[in-house]
Amino acid sequence: MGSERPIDAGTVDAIGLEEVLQREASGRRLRIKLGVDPTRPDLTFGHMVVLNKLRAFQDRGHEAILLIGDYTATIGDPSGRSETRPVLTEEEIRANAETYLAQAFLLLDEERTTVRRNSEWFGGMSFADCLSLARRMTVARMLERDDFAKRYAEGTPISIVEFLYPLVQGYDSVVLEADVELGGTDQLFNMLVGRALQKDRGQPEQAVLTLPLLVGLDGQKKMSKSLGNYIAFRDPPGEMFGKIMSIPDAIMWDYYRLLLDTSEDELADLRSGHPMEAKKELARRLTTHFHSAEAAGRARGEFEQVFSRGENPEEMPEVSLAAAGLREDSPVIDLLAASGLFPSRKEATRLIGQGGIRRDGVPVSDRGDPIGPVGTGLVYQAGKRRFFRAVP
RNA sequence: GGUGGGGUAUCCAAGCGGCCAACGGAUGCUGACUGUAAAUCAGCCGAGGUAACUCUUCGGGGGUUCGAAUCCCUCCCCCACCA
Repeated sequence: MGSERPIDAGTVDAIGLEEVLQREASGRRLRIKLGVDPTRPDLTFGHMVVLNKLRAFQDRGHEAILLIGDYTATIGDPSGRSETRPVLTEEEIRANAETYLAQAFLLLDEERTTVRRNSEWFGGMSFADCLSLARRMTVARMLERDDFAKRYAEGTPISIVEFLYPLVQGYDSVVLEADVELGGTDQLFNMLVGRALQKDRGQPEQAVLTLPLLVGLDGQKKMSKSLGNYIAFRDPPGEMFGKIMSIPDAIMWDYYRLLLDTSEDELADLRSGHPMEAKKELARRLTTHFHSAEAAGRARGEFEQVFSRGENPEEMPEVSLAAAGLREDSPVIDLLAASGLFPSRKEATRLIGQGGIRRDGVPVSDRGDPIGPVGTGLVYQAGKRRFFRAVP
């Protein structure tokens, strides 16, 4: 699928692509670079946009190079504003890198993917090497970057290390002799630095392709792990399906386009129906992609059962009275606390006061009420989505 | 090196001796409406306690005071500007 489409389909910027296509025409197998920083254990739908494009290049017979920024992860990506970032240990980075790969191969052809880590070349680099690299860049040039310019103008701190980051990323391209680098639109500047460094070394310059940033669950900001508004490849089917259903209608068409390469014709068709149906279809397709058709079907069934019909889910955690040292006439608040679903007893008490706790579908009116006859299982519900079953 | 401005709850941001668990906003949560969408309305949003009330919190430590986030001392950290 998609191999008929032009290779720059869906890109925002496609710089230097012409020359690279000439290289392709001359029979060269292109080296396509995509870098990811293993700062968290999960790949998200945001990564899916660029991974899809990398896959498209693979399908054209080119070499996909997945660059794990295990060295860069210790520096910090400036593209995320001035956030203080946690310092990761080597073990964490290594572990993250491992899961990244497993997840990336859900979308890529593992056979035709080359995995590299930039600690290979930066690990042994001397300070002198670093300085000679830094010599290639000027402050003025660095300030051309939008977010740097903005932060400089408003007096927000910019670390020198952040200035180094684009150079580091650019140097990766030099080492890899990349023909093409892929990234989100926020990576444009960094990737252009790669071109500059390659030119400096007398290398053919890489083409730079940027892809739109996927908007996250909040419908406002880009999907990112640090903002917590993401859907992970590894989210279980039910959760993945549910998260997709919770995105604002307005952004679902972008999800179709960016994640599933859906044609405008088909989108028009989907738009003519009920938005909720279109979103369920989106959720079904994506869940199928990362899990299976069966899992997606079950997720959809459960979703409709719980949210459309207001029934109880098939599976929910159980809380044993005996294990918690409670009896059927113990105050319900103790059971809620024992469930571990609430941050504090106060929070659970508040929810009761707001009518947010239901026992067998009926709101609990007082925290002191008895738990009730447990029998084979008494279902408690908090809000719309938190359930547990009280058992003896 | 000099001058000035800062460090407050998840984030932003007021407060500048008692009325401060700390204005306001954002996020979040709950309820109503609904399509777990958006928009809107209402409430909640440190912890423990049925409650009265208590405990912990305003960069760290020490002090003044009946009483401090607010005053003093000291230490740590951040930022801008001028060199």
